[in-house]
Amino acid sequence: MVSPIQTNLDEHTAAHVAELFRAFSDTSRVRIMHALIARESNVGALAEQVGISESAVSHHLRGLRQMRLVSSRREGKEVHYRVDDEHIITLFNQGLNHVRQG
Amino acid sequence: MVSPIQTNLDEHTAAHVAELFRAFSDTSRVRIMHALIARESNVGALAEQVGISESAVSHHLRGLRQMRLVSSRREGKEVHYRVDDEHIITLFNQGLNHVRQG
DNA sequence: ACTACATATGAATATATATTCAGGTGTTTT
DNA sequence: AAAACACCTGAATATATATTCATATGTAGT
Repeated sequence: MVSPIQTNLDEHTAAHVAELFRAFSDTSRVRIMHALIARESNVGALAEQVGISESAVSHHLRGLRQMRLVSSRREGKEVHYRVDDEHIITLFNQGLNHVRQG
Repeated sequence: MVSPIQTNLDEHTAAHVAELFRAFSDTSRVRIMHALIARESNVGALAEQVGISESAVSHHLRGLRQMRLVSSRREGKEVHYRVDDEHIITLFNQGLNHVRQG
């Protein structure tokens, strides 16, 4: 399904791959991502669902936004976050499926 | 491509998903996984390729083995590691592709 | 302008993690 | 049985990270 021929992976690329996976390497972020894949949401709602402070959610979202894993749009006082990258959704769901299937 | 209906992700499942992605969240482990996906290898060879001590490689491999992301078989003095789970290979390569395509 | 609300930011802290070093275990050869 | 090789393990350390608290910024309504 993917490139068969492989050479040594350079440190720079490896670091970026690690960074990508690290985005999903925390329980709170996983729950945030899962919620956002289901539907667009704002900081307060996410904080309630995940069970951490709004500040903590905001910190996580900043990281996810900087990596372009989520996008945001302001609507009045609220800021709505969403996941619009299908590739990322697939990647995340594949991890989830792997866990669910044992 | 994956389950469309989604409810709140429970903390336990989220923790396991995070744990899975955390396995690929370190530069050295990414390089180890990449090498092992290309071909079966042993600790010494991996240490040389990745540029860390054999001890460090061994520590990483223990974690990966415990998560059943790699399997090992002894052959004389050497222990050969490999990645035999196609699902995991696909997951890893999808992360790599995402990075390579920017 | 003031208040209330939603989110963001920075500092502080506590916990996790990657690595190395020193020494230990298992295997082969002599 | 001793030496050499490959790997593993535990402790120590240094760095990264998640979270909270306090405070700041932005927005809407009065």
